[in-house]
Amino acid sequence: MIAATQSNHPLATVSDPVPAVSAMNEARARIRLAGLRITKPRLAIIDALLRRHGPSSTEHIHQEMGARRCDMVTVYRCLAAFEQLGMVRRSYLHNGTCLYELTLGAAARHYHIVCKACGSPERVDYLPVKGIEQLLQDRGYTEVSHVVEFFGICPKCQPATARGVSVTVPADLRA
Amino acid sequence: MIAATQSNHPLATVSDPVPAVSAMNEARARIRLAGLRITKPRLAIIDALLRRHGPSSTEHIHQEMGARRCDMVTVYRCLAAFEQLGMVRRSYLHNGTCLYELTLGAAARHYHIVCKACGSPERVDYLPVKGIEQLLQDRGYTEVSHVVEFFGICPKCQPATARGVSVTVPADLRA
DNA sequence: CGGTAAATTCCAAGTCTTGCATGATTATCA
DNA sequence: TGATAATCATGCAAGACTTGGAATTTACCG
Repeated sequence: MIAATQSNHPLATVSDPVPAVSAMNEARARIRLAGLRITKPRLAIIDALLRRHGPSSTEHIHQEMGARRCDMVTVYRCLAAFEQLGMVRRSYLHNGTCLYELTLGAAARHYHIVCKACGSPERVDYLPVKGIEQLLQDRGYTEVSHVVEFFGICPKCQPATARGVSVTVPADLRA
Repeated sequence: MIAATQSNHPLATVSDPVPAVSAMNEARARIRLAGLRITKPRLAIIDALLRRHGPSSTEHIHQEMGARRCDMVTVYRCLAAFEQLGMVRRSYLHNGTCLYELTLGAAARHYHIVCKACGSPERVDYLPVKGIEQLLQDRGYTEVSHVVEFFGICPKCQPATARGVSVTVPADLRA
């Protein structure tokens, strides 16, 4: 699929949930447990995600890999694999682009509101979806999952968009 | 954006909300009211959506336009415009592809559960999201909207996927 | 250390998005 | 009502992102 047109969006760095070392060990364990192999690109991708502490674009991950950089195709495939393992969760941007976020530790499910102007995500703690999933299982569905995304114009971007000014993003925040 | 890789998914035809004629008139009025122009491609797209009575893929819409067919680019642009007017709502499939659905008349907001195997959507009536949107507005966000999608394996597809059989879709249901 | 199978890479195709020039629609005016 | 001008919409071409396949490389097990 062509997942979405990509504009690069700056990302807000959010709070730190788990010490990086144990998180990395947990990641290795989960990969191994699933019968997958621990490879340099995979470790580098997890490392990049850990350093960001929040949703990252594929591009950002790729750049963040530095010397251990691998093919873009590998990034996509690894993230897809991680997602199936439940190690990574996707957020969808308003334009269809995706961001990826590690879900290690006992991190509770949370959602994001993404600014339609600058693309920065912010956490939304909110949970009343579990009941619906149960209801759907009662309907006969299995492997039930869901996607919830909120979109809006964040306070910072409001004067700008109101004046019709295009919001430009500092280059160092991109990807 | 590259919205998503596209696999074509069959679509369930759902119930009929509004008489087609008045719906078409309402659509024309809303386009005109927004200061946009009424063109042949736009009318053909709305017509295709009306005939489907449910979420449609861009491909399906394009094929359904028949003699009045226009460029695919136009379909994308028109749907994007309609979405901004609130005349059309997007559903996201599990693979990132989108389906578009008309929201005319007094049609209440509803959601979908999409089968990860065969792609057919089914309605989910469910509403407790309004409170969150209010909360986000109190946080300073404007133009708040949201996306909610549920995914799972529908009852019909379960024996098939359990046996590892790939689910093939009749050609006449495609696009 | 060698063998097996998975993972990565490169190449290619497919889909969606954006820029620019052309064509169509709407409003204005006679 | 009919013609003209302004502006929006469309079509085409180019560009970007994502996915699939085949061959090579790498990780893991004995």
